[in-house]
Amino acid sequence: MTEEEIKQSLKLYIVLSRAHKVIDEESHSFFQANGVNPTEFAVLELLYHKGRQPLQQIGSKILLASGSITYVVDKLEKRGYLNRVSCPNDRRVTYAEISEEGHAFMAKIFPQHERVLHELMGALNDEEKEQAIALLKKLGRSIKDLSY
Amino acid sequence: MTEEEIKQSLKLYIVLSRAHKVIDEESHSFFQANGVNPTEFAVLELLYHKGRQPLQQIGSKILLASGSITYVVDKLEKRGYLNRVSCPNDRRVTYAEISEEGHAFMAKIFPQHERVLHELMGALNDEEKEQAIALLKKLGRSIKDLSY
DNA sequence: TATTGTTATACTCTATAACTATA
DNA sequence: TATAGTTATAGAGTATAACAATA
Repeated sequence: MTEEEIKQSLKLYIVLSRAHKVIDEESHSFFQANGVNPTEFAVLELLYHKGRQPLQQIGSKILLASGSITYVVDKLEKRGYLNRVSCPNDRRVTYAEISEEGHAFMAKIFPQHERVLHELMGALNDEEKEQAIALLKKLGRSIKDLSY
Repeated sequence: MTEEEIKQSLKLYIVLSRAHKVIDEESHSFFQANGVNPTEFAVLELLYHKGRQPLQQIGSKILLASGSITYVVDKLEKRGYLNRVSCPNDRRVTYAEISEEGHAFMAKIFPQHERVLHELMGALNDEEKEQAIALLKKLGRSIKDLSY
């Protein structure tokens, strides 16, 4: 392990962080312009694409404590984007289900979100994107394995 | 612009976010184990590598409002990692300067931080890292240009 | 007038712990 | 006993605005 190699890894960290940061800022302001924060968007996206979910499971997927889930779901429910639906089989369980209004909201903004991202990624051509995807996938996976 | 291409960009966004997230979590817990948060580390690193800085400039480099800089610098000063030094030429200005203790702290943990990152990046060989660096640099730069 | 830094204040997000109701 | 969700509370981190000192 040479000095040179360590510096290279640091460099990779820096460019990765910067790229992520600028993308994140852009999508953050896109979300903000649409009145949701990234956590709320993540919850809505989950419900939009995977159907209704027990609150508990939303928490484990988005990595939020149960009290925090109540808070986020409360906000989205007040805004009319989802409904709480009790589970008939297990009366302890409450589902969150996207409402018509929430569905319409996501049907409108999700494609926009995709398009924003696509534009942001415009500096890379198809082949470069494939390369980047392969490299980052490899990286992300190995780190996840390391940390468990 | 085909459906296919948009999905590819979304995919790139997802793998980039995931890779960043796992790296961030690892370095976050490294920082935490050393009693600082990422913002504090960023301030210390700036002072450690670039020398003393007017508080205002720290704010603009780390992207924090002036009130928030006071808060962060207060914490680091209380911990003995930096000192406030008034500027003799312009008495409105206060520099933050890393202390001996802060310097010793950074001299100890910065190389460790580099090594942690290097280990995390271990899934990629030198050539792959070069590719990833080139692609991410291109991406980050173009987005920054877009957003200004 | 403009700028630097501080103070006071408020807000958002998250976590924790105690609780209720079910299982 | 264990689990799902709620409530109450606290904390970290940030932003904003009003301010004092200085330019």
